[in-house]
Amino acid sequence: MMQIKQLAKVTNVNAKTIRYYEDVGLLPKAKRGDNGYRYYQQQDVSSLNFIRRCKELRMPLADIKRLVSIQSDDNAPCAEVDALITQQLEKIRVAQYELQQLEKNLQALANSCDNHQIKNCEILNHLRAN
Amino acid sequence: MMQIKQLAKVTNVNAKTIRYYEDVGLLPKAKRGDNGYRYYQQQDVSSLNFIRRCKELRMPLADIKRLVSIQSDDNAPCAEVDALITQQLEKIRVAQYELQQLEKNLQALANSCDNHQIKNCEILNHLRAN
DNA sequence: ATAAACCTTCCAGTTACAGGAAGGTCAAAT
DNA sequence: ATTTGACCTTCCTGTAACTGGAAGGTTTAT
Repeated sequence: MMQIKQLAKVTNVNAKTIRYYEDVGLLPKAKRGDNGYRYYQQQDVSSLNFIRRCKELRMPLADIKRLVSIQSDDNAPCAEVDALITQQLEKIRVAQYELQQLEKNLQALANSCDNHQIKNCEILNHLRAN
Repeated sequence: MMQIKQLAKVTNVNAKTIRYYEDVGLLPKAKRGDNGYRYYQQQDVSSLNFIRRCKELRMPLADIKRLVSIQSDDNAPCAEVDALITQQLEKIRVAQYELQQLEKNLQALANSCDNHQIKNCEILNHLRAN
């Protein structure tokens, strides 16, 4: 039995964030003491770790929510899990490609700067180009 | 002289977004007709194109605002422009590195799926791992 | 008795817009 | 002359995923 701050500490998730996850239904309603305080157990540590791991994969909360709920049905086919991961991978790859192009452009811009006055600034000139 | 929708069309920036840019001071207050309508000229097309180009480099609006205001002083040193671009480049590189790691992890996860039942799902197992 | 360190709920702010409501204006067709 | 459609205006709300703060209750220690 621990309070929210303790759970926050062991999971490395902010207490505010834990309450937020409860609000949006990503975590089940916490058990409350007579004083109204939330109390947690080992199970909640696992739940939060699961969420944290998904977050590290940059999954949107909506997707994590799906994963959480899918887990409650032992016999559900794992196809949707697979799909969510694959979609995430696809998103990441698209983002990677975009960043590559971006890096090229920025690199070129950065190199064009010769540190003179604004009126001759090549960076600004490039940005202004028609 | 054009109305907002026309400006939106030629710059490929949503009319809502143009009003928003004016609200936050990224664009100067537009001239108004007697009816209260905003009217724009060629200069505004250039301004919006400048902003659009910065956006393509994923610069935050705050940084773009700096670039816009720096341009009003012809004799300002171009060091800050240089700095903003360099910082942006640095951010992009960090993001790239993160995405690389992410892709590895997701790829490994995706490969671990063998499409059986949830209770044996390797993906979920990995995500649950302590 | 009181202070420190918790806890609670509720509200606002963040970023960069997009959507929609309610209402005014203008040009063209009827 | 009026009505229709396409504009325009402002204001409010919602998005994602929190974070910070206010106002107030509880517990523990001194």
